[in-house]
Amino acid sequence: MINNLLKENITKNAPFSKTELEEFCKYFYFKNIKKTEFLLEQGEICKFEGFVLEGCFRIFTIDKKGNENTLYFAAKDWWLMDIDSFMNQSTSNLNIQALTDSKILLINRADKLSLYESIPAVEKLFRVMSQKALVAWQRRLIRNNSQTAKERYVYFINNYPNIASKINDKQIASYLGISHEFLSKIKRRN
Amino acid sequence: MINNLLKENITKNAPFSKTELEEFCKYFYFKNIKKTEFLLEQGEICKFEGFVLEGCFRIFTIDKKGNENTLYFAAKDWWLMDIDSFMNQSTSNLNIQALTDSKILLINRADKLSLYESIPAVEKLFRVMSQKALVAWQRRLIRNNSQTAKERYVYFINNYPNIASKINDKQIASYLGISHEFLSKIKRRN
DNA sequence: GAAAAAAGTTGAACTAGTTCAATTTAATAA
DNA sequence: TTATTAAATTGAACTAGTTCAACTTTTTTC
Repeated sequence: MINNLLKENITKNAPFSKTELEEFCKYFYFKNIKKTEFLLEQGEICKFEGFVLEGCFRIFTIDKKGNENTLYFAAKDWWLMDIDSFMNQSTSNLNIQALTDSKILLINRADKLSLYESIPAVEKLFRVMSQKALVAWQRRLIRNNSQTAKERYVYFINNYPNIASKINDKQIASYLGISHEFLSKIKRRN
Repeated sequence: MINNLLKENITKNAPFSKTELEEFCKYFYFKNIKKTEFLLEQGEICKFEGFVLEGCFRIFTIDKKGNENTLYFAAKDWWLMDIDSFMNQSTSNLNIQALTDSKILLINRADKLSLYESIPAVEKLFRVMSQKALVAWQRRLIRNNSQTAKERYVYFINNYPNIASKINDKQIASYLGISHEFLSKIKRRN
């Protein structure tokens, strides 16, 4: 089954009955995305949520000064969307771009919203996932403010080896919040 | 009624029936907290979630170098906890300290967890609140990485005037991720 | 209301990280 | 395979923000 990975991910986070799981999963549709292709671009409105089956995506913004700022990467078994644009139906400041040829399952906003109502376990699923994500953001803020660029780089490499191996240094630098030149210098002086 | 504020906050985020609301709210207990008192200290395990009725709290960590790092402030109508410690029942890295004499409603972890099961609207409430919080964290990361300290300071003052008025510059600096000396210099050169 | 403690200010020396520009290396496309 | 484009490296000059220390002002405590 193509969406076994999705089903495992779901049941890891919330208790779904077999029928609930089937009902929920049937709203997801498969999409192939080629390297460098965009799933969402700054200025659009996000009307989907995605679950990565294969490949890797980068979720980033480009600020007024033209600097790229990476919010996060989404590899296999990760969820992705612009939650700000999705919730408020405001124009997105984010770009979601495939860094490698990728396979993804998508669910439309309207479907997701109605599933919150029809399947209570869906509420629990996203409540739990959102709270886990909050923990991650909180930890990241602490790291950003208390560690040097070098320490953050080492942390990233050690904790996300499967992502780190798929992306280039410019992208890592934009995630760490430093220039790619400085990242190059950091790596030098080991 | 003492917890009108809580009830308004809840119904703003999720549809509760009158009886659900009463049932949920009766698990909250009131607590007075004096200025400088701690609701949680680094090393403890967080077993509660709180809702601020009056006053102001600071949620911060002290890193190895001894620097204070403020995650957020919680004033009237805000929720507060260490979600990391609460979820994982791990020892907390955070301190939650009252910055002024405060009044707060607390709910115990065990009660909250069982209410997720007994009242489905509670799932929705915290799903929605968590997602809104995620949006806020995402926006803050972008600001932190794309704006100067001065810009972040101005943003904070303009967007959280009721908090800014209750706290001192050392605390603002630790929220902005800069030294208090530098904040002082920023304010000077207007 | 005086004494003590904490917060805020200022300057000088410093450092982590940036910017720009030139060069090399690697990846992509025709 | 070669030509082209993008990524990575390096150095030099720079800047945003830190650190430390001394001093002033405000707040707290007894």
